[in-house]
Amino acid sequence: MSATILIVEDEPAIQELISYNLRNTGYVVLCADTAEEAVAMVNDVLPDLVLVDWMLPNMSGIDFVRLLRSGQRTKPIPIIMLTARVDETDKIAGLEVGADDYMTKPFSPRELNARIKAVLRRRIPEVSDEVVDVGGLRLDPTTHRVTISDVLEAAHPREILLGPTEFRLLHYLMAHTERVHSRAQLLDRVWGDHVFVEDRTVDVHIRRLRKALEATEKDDLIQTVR
Amino acid sequence: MSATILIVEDEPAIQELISYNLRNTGYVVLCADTAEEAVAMVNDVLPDLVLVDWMLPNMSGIDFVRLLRSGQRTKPIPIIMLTARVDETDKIAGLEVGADDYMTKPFSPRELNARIKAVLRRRIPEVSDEVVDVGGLRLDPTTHRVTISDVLEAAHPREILLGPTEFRLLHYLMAHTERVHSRAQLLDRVWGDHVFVEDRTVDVHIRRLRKALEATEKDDLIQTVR
DNA sequence: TTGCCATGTCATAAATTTGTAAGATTTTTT
DNA sequence: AAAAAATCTTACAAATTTATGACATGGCAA
Repeated sequence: MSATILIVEDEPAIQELISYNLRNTGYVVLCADTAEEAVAMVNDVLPDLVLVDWMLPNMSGIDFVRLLRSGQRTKPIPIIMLTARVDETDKIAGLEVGADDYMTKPFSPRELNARIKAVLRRRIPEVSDEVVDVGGLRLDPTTHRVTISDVLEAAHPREILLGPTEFRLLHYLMAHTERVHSRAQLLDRVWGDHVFVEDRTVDVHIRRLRKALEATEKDDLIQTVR
Repeated sequence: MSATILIVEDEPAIQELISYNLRNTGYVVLCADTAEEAVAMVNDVLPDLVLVDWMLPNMSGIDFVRLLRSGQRTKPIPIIMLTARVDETDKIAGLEVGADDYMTKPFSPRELNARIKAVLRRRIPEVSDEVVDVGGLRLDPTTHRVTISDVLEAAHPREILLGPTEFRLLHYLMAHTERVHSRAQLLDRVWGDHVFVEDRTVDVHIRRLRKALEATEKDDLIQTVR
């Protein structure tokens, strides 16, 4: 749960203040005095959020933001800009290059926390909400429901209850039909990249999924390929 | 529920005319003379709807719309564009960048009101003042009351007492039934933007809401989806 | 100021989900 | 046909998530 936050700020006092505060809140904090240094750090470890001062020696904060936004890998990182200025045009420029939020100094730690939390919160959801329908089985991400969509059943769409993981698994499989997925692939795509679980765990979840679908006679939609 | 509407219009006469009218109708109105100013305001308070003039000094209305649409936070805000032109291509351009509706000057206050209402109803049902009725539970935003609307109970409509937050929460849920809302989503939509509260706080309020509804046996209308 | 109400937070209880191990079964190889 | 390899099942304890009650704080009115 502890997100990594990169602070790019040349004034040591402010840097210290912010980092102390964030560490206290439970974040992992990285600090850079210059944009150049920050670039190097980002190259190494991808932070979950970046706080950038507007005014920096050499490369300005805004250039740094532009750089982050142009990179495939760094594009989605949420950014909050910090500035002493209260100039309106700056504010706009900041948001225009792609900062997610903007704070003028001085600010309270409390407010900073609030904005960080809000920004992190909003960044996460990026799932498609489209209904998937395969062979009479329908999955709706919005209502989070799985039902039978056969004509005969249409009047009384039976609902199939699944646990969170089974739901994600089914969603993934339904979004990628007609192909074989290795256990490793499924772990990567459904469980997430850096998880440490046994391969065999996939079997069990597939089993649970099939079991849930048994009642609907749709369990043959999932097949094993050796 | 009195929605907040932001007017971005450089001609003082028109701005005045519109704002007078909307205030009269019961909306909370914010005004900006330029897109730049508007950006600053949006950054501060998230309006429920934005009226933008096409022709603005410096940043054009269309750029402003594009900016709003590109921001995670401002993306869902409904937008109505105002213009003196009647050019079809403009209309298309306006809708293309993401405006929800489009009005050519001069327009009658009556028509403006109608469109605003329509757009609000379509995009954010919970801010329109319409009575919501779900599964025998009725919520009236104007009288700020929640009652049972079952036939049997009709004679003695029992009233359910709720705190302000519970009321807003229930209103939101009733306006968006049949879908799952994450804690983060609820915080954004019910508590408002830029608030700093724990995710878990939502749990507590849901609990209070359910408790209040228990007496009416309608508490099963709110379900948990893991 | 005092008292009350609404709210947010925390600690703890309750409920659900998930990963694993171990044995049963099926498929493939030898 | 037997052995080997892979998959399926089931049971269960650990881990995670949600529900609940209690408490502290802050605003507001009496």
